Amino acid sequence: MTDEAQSAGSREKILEVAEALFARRGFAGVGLREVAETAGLGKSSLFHHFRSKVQLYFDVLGRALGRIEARLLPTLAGGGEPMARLDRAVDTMIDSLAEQPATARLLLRSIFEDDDFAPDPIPEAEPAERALEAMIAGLEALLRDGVTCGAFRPVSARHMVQTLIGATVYHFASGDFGEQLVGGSLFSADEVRRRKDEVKSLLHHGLAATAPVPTGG
Amino acid sequence: MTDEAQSAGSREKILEVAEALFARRGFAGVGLREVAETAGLGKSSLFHHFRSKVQLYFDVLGRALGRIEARLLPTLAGGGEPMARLDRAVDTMIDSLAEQPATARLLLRSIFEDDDFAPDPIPEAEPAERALEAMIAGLEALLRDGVTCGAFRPVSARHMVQTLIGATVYHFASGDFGEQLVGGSLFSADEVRRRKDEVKSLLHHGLAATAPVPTGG
DNA sequence: GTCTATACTACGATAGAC
DNA sequence: GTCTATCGTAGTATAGAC
Repeated sequence: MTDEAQSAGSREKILEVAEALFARRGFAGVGLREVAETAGLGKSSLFHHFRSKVQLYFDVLGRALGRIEARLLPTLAGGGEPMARLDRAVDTMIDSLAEQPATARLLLRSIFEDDDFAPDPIPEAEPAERALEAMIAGLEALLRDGVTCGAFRPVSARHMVQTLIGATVYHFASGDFGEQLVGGSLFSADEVRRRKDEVKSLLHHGLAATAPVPTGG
Repeated sequence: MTDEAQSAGSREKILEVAEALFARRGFAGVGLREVAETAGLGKSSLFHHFRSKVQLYFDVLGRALGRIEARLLPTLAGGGEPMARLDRAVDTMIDSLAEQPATARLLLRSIFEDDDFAPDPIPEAEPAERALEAMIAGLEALLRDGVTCGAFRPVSARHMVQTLIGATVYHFASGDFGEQLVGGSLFSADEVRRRKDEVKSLLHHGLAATAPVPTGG
């Protein structure tokens, strides 16, 4: 094994460990000492792989977002009726979040912590931001298309995106609270399937244009 | 003004300042020095009012949850058809979150950070936890009642609670990201009304038992 | 590429003067 | 009730040996 391969191995290990820790305790709550030692290195060795803590954080975040983007964009690009495409998008989002339990919390935290770094634009954050924007734009376009072609009710695409994020990312980020609420692991195969069904059936009934409904508010 | 009144004034000021800071940067991201100086005191003076940082945090959290609980529980206790009661509950939740912009983020962060303190049970957290549990139990009961009496589709009450939290708390906690997405302040009167309408109409169409819908998954 | 040693700063918390 | 001073620890980051 060459030095190069060793370096890549260390880098990957650090990213793995840091992702779990940043997800669990947030940017400010994690020390580089803990990251390094959990990865099996001394504290100073981190700076050989990452210029700073901020760089490490956004590399972790960009990697996680990239994993989801690589699955969601092709799904969104596929054809079919709007509701079928939305079903596939929900399945893909939930699969992506459920397969790696740290991801949802990392993502949701990043939404809160981004404007904490606010002072400067932070160039390190750009890959992560572009991945996020691409996914949001794709979802918004799907919803907008569904509305304009008459498949969906005339909802606000942007508000529906927020609702979708809440129904997927928040749910899998809710940790102990969520597990106490649903009464078991959020990440078991049964519960993941259950979540998909609940979200999709809410959308089928709540978003489809065919529904009559008496209304009352 | 007596010493006692001065003390109460300082205590309130500290709680206010700390709520804004904990909401913006989380427990680990806030230093007591910054809290104290923003409140107009020296760092050490905080410890006269709060035994520790943990105590301050949970006092802040319990106060915020208590504010919402005091409005939501009476709303939930009111009579009427399940869908009308749910409408009122959504209005109350959104009003409570929208009137004080720090609240939603503080609450959502607390869901993540609670299992960060995990090692010990933390007695300071109990008032906050009881308020949260009371609200969740009330919402869950309302949804369960609606299902059993046939007003709602046979959804999982627990999953629907998660979806409701995502649609309300997450939305108003989404900060810069959410504002970029909806294209303006989340807290303007227009946007708050818009959010209420979008959430309630999704529930009217998606939760009501009357809906037919062809289904497809 | 990893290590030890170190610089500098900030942290939470306490002691004791006023 | 607020202050200054201080303790002990841990934070990010750098320098330089190996």
